[in-house]
Amino acid sequence: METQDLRNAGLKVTLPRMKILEILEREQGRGRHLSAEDVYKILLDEGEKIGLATVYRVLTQFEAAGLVRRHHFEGGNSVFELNRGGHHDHIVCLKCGRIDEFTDEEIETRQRQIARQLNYQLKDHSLILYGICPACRNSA
Amino acid sequence: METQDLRNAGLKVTLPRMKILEILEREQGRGRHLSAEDVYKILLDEGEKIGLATVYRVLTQFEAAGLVRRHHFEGGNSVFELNRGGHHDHIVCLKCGRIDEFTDEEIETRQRQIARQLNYQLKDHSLILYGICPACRNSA
DNA sequence: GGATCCAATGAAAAAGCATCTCATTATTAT
DNA sequence: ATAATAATGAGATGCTTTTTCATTGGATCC
Repeated sequence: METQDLRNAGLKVTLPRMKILEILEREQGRGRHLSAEDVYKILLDEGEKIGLATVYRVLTQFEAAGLVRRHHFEGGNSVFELNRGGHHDHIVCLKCGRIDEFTDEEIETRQRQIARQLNYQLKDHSLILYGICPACRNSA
Repeated sequence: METQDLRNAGLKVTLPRMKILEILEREQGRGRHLSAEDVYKILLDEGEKIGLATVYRVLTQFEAAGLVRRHHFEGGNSVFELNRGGHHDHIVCLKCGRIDEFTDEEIETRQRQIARQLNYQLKDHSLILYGICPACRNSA
């Protein structure tokens, strides 16, 4: 029932927004994090005539509305993932781009301690591990 | 003795490269992490006629040679810092852009454990904390 | 020191990502 | 349905970074 999500965010329910939500949900299955360009290409493949500007606009609005989170992984463009509430960090495969998620309470706790020690008021953080995923290790 | 650093990297010792190294060293004092644009402006201020393209080129070469590390902090451009060997992570002030450094062995250890659990071969990581620095907290 | 060779540079063009403009279209409330 | 207003599409624009190519300048050999 994602139309309600849109209404709650104060956004009109339009075809582009529905489609984009749909795609994010569908591709979310496996650690697929999509760039605006990725979403745009999928839309084209599906025969939707939705402009790239709209994709960027919609994703930015979704981010502002908290429906989506934006990440800046090494090198590439911004990628987006549906915000399903739970916080998590990412581990990215340098070969194939696969992304897995994890959380670690010990690290979270240490981060808070470090911020306190440095007298910062902690607002957010970004932790990304880079490596070679199981599949790529085996096919090397 | 930075001319040797350049030679070791297989780079000719030229005025632009010397100047840029000099600036990075000088500004490194306080957690100043410079963008290519920043370096370029400082060069202009000092009357050097060095093109922006050269600054980008040189910084990229320095990165490849391991003299410099590139970071992508939230929102802004790439920033560079001299690689003085020791690994460290960053905490960035969301108000003034100040950057402090820290290391935490406990976090490093956990990262390795997490990668192992997920069966990734860990290659690198990026940990950035975002918050409000002491000075900005007081002047709020 | 001077000539030669090749890398390095500057300036401008190009590429890439993301945003903005504005006329047109579609959605929502009436 | 109609009116009011937000959303869209297409292209232009902005900004950071990279590339091109002719020129300049460092390094090496004599």
